[in-house]
Amino acid sequence: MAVAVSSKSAVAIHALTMLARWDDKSLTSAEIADSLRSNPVLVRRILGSLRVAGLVWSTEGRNGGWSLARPAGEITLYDAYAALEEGPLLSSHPHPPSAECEVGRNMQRLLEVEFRDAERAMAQRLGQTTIADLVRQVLASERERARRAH
Amino acid sequence: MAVAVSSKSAVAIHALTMLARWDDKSLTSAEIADSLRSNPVLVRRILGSLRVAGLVWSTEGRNGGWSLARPAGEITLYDAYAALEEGPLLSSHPHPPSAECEVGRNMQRLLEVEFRDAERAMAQRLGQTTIADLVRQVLASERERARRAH
DNA sequence: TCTTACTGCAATCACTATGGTTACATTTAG
DNA sequence: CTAAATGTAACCATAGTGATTGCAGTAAGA
Repeated sequence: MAVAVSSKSAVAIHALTMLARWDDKSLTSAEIADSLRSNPVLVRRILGSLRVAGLVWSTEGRNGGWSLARPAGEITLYDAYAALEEGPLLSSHPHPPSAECEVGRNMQRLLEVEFRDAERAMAQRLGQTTIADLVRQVLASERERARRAH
Repeated sequence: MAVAVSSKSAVAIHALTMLARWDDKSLTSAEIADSLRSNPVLVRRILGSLRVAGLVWSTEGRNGGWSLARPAGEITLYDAYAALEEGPLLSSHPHPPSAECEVGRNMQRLLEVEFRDAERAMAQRLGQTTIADLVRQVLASERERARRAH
């Protein structure tokens, strides 16, 4: 399986990190798609959701593009995740189980609590890292890379 | 979307809870499927994975069926989850990003760390609840139910 | 020994989400 | 007016999921 949740969040975080890295200018969906080795439409779809969530804004027309709507230090990975992945991560039963069964008629409710708490733990961890943290790490890696290349 | 990860874990936890609730006898895949409103083959597939993980065992032939391989208090929800959902829950990029881009060539590695930690937080929460806990909650609900029905 | 009731497993099907792509309308700078 | 960008809708191939059928193997019990 391993299909897990889509890679949308990864794409979004990648894009946000690019916007933060070069926050003196706006980036086009083509430029971001280029770094992702994907295509501009997909990027626009995902950035569109981020815009709805208030994380980025865009300008149309020539010289248009995308920019962060808040400081990178105030955007966490959870913000990106929450803007894209709506449903519960761990899914419960496909159908409601049988109400005839002593276990069946209680299980769904119990699982919802357990799964909700588990997702909350994950969300909390994602909320601890900001886009600014990632930019710092990228820049540090690049400095190290430059040093090694001397 | 909300497709999230499959409901396999939910089915497995449901089945394990049934096996623990009636641990004086073995249950057939048909009985479990009945409670799930699903079908026996699906149950056997999932319980088969749990057997590989050492959580349950089965006997073939007439009067065959399934039983827990360890005490219910020593099986956590994480055990069930880990036996079924192999890949990472949060997936990274579909393709590797461009190595030409300063952000692209670092992002994948950074995201793996973040996502791994986030999943670890979730796993840790799932590991705090055992099947025995769920059975206790089911029995408590049933007692309450009986009281209200008087 | 023969029947019955199980597991084990392969194969198939309908459905859905994803990621990728084309196409085109709209907007804006120059 | 043209070029360069966003905003969308539509479509496609692929893959995973859950459901189902079919059948071989196994073991208990008449």
